[in-house]
Amino acid sequence: MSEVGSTRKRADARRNEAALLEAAAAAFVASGVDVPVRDVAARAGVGVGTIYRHFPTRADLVVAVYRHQVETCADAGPALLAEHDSPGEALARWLDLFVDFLVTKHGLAEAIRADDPSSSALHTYFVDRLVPVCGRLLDAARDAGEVTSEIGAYGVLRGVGNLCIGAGDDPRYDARSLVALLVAGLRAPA
Amino acid sequence: MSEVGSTRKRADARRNEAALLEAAAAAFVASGVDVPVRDVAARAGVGVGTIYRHFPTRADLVVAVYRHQVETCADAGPALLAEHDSPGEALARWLDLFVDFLVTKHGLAEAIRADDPSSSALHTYFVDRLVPVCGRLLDAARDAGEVTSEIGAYGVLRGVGNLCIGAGDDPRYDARSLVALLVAGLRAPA
DNA sequence: GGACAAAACGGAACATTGTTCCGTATCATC
DNA sequence: GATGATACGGAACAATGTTCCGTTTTGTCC
Repeated sequence: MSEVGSTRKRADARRNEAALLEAAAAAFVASGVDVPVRDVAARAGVGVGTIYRHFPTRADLVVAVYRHQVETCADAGPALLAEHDSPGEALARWLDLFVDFLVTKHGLAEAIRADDPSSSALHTYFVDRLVPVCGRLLDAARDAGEVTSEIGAYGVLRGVGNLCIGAGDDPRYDARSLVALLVAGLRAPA
Repeated sequence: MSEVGSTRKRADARRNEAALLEAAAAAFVASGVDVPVRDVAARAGVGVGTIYRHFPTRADLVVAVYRHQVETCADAGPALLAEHDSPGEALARWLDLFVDFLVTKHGLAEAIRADDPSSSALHTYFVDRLVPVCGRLLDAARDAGEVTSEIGAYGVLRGVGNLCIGAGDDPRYDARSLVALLVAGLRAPA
């Protein structure tokens, strides 16, 4: 039965998983990442049990929906470093990408916070995938003398992520401006 | 019956309100600001209904518990401005006070976010009380040429507040360092 | 094509938490 | 001490993440 590689799931299971990912993506756009699980299930035309069989936790569903975009963001790091003479500039651009990603996903910045135990899978995924990338950019900028702060990649990423919380809910709050200030602080002479 | 001013509540009501404030303060220290209302009620030896009669919403209880410290912080603004030659320095010190306040109150930074409709009373109180203070410091720093960014007081306050989210839960994350970078960015030359 | 076991499904049910409701107890006044 | 107003306690409700289990679907083997 031509089960290629690890593809030996039942047909309905594969179908439902795809439907769920699509429904979740749509629901996240329409109602934010914190849309109730029941709503996603209804949208996909499945029961909640089916969601939990495919994604053990709400956070795992979120990871699955955004995995591709996170990978794209991660891959952009080395590319930016290569195409910019100034590593500090590359870092700034990369953080802009990260911010763009977060502020356009209603509620995602809130969800990746470390302190919420229910979304630890989400937090872990973001950290594991992006901290190394940020670290390489930060190190390069430091080697070039463009950053003197001792702060680590985790701190920078988490700080930028935190600044994106609530962006889009409040016209008085512009996360991009604040991240720009933070980056200015990073690049400022000691 | 010598009802002085607005003091015409029943004796047990006054007693319970005081007990609740004390219990809530203790519970917030022990379990964070997001401790369940039931736990606070149990600690105070009252039913949940009693909490809701005194504080219409969870957020109102939090406001009541921290009102005094918020006032102290607000009052420190003009004082710092008076005792420092550099308004930029006064602003930096005042933001340090704000950060110290937030990071020592487990979960408070999360709770004052704007996007959570359930805590809008909390958000509103912080904003109403502190944004004007921050605005005066920021304006003074701008007049002295120490800040060139166009950012508003609300943005600064909210940004700093956001940076404090999750501080204390994670030894890898140091909110103070990030706020220092943000302030450095504010004070950096255009 | 039909029988059978494994896999997957649906949704009721459970736990947690903020909030509301109302019958009961307490207090202040006469 | 009676009485009406005030306040209380906690059961009950709504929302939401998660678990459980009886039922259905699928793939395989004869």
